[in-house]
Amino acid sequence: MFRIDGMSRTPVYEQIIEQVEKLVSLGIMKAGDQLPSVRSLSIELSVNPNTIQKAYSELDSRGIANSVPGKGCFISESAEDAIKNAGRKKLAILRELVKELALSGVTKEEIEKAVEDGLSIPAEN
Amino acid sequence: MFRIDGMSRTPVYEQIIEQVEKLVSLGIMKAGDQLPSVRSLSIELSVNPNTIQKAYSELDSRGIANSVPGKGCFISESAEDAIKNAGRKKLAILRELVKELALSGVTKEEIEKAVEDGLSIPAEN
DNA sequence: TAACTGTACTATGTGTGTTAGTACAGTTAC
DNA sequence: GTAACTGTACTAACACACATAGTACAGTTA
Repeated sequence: MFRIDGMSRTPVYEQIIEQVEKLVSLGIMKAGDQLPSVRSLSIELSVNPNTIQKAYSELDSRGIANSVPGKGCFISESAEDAIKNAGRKKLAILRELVKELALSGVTKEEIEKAVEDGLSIPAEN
Repeated sequence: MFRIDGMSRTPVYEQIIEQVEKLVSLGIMKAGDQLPSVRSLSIELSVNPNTIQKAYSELDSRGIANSVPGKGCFISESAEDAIKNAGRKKLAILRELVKELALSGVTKEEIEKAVEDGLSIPAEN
């Protein structure tokens, strides 16, 4: 269900967060669905339980999942909204990136082409 | 000439690199222009000389500047091309970001609006 | 020669990410 | 009630990157 890239500079706990968000965005996981337990996922990914816990507690504070002691960690009702709102905040990053590329000499056409590609090609990972 | 944001999570040496690139992109600095010496800039920015050296050696390896022992650090002839080519490689990042935003539920219109803003509004910093 | 330039090196401190191990409390099924 | 699960909390240790501190050496220039 999850896959970790040990060579990536992205922290393991963030990779897990991103993958949970992606699963929710794709509709593969929905509100109420239970995530793997801290211990089982740590074994499956050959990662320390603390790292999984960090990911889950972060998902909790972002309103994407709810951790219930004794029961498990579940996708929250507000998950989709939380992810969408987080996405809106990233629009500022997008704006800055476009500005930076334009400044560096990349043409408007090249930029618009990349955006078009991103909008049309469905995510594969 | 340079300004460092100590609160930023971006490493100081990277902030310097970015600002040199921006100065070149804006045409404020051109091939052959000399950058401040490692020592003088370290004093001006209240930063360790090693940090400046790291920035300069990185600019060197990126083909944006040439460090000449005993003389100084100068903007290279290939600076503009190097920056533009680096920008082109970032188009892939742009594509992935757009893909991620679209997946998270941000509408096509919101994305295109942000891109338009980035293309129209000139950089201010 | 003096004063500048970049470069190289070791040592140290700090923050973050991760691992390791232990312990405690709530939930569920037998 | 007990066993086996769940999340949570804590300390200790390690690795790595960023940055500082200080020293030293070699090339350039006036």
